[in-house]
Amino acid sequence: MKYSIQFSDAIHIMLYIEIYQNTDYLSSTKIADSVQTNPVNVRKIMAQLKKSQLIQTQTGKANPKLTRSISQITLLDVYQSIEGNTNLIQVDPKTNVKCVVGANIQSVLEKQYDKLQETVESEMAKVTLDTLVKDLVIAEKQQRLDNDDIIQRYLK
Amino acid sequence: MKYSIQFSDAIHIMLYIEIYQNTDYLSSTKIADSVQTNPVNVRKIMAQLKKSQLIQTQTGKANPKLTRSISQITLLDVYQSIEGNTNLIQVDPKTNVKCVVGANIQSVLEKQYDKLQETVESEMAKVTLDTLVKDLVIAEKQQRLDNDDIIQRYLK
DNA sequence: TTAACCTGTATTTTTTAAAATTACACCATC
DNA sequence: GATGGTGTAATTTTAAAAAATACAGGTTAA
Repeated sequence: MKYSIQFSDAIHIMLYIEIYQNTDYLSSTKIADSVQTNPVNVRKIMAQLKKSQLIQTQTGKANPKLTRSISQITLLDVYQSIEGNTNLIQVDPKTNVKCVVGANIQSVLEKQYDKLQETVESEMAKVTLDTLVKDLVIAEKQQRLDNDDIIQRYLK
Repeated sequence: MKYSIQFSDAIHIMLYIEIYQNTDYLSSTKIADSVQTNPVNVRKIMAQLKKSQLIQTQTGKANPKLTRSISQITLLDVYQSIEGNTNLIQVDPKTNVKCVVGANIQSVLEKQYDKLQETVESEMAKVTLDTLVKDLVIAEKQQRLDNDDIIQRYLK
């Protein structure tokens, strides 16, 4: 089985929309080029972000917008938009109910995984996207690429 | 997301070895029947648990043993045995370095995911396998199957 | 001492969820 | 009305996990 990196891609898209606001680099094709995926996948992730009211879009117009400021959006908002209430750790759903272990392990583990999920989600709730943007421009500055305008915009 | 069923199966196997100790139900075939997987997979997981010194095994003998008591083994021990230091949440490794976002998002997210991993691992370290065994026999008791001996052994 | 049963591990095949592709109705802008 | 875009359904491709196959060699008991 392949594992999903949609969560990471969704964060990528959110930051991209913030940083490239008011430019003509906001089509799903341009975004897909940054994420290195295909435009349909970008639109699918954005459809999900829209449903969760994290972004606004308009059919036919390449101009998505965040619905609130990056200081008001957390990693948890994005996680729940993409993953719903799916836990990071999953039980094995097909254990043998004829065995005392197989019959009960699922509920036992589910309970533990729910608890672990709570702790990780409460940490996610503490991280806002403006922190990520700031970290991103600091990383960019250290590499000295040609984005002084963006660096200056967020580095204060 | 990393759908790690192996982690759940590894915990299953650990609890199984504890509960069925001193019986002749400890071959990889019997364990596989409880987990509902194949014996080779069980032996592969057990090879990993052995490498981490969580269990002892002997070639040719169907008699695996835990190396320490279940009160001395945590979920983190099992997690690290199976997953090493792989984070639960993964970055997208193929973002476009020609874009300011694509170039820096990986390191920015990696840092956040490392932090989330730390919090979830510190929670895992608090959960010992004896808690799981106890939860398991409580669940079994509520369902009233035919395992009074096992229930009595751990329910005190 | 040999037959039955087991482990450990390498290799190959199958499975399956994710991602990519294809397709297309319809919107926006020039 | 041509060009370029969104939204979404349907199909195909993909790659990682799991299963299956194979086999060398350990263990036990008749």
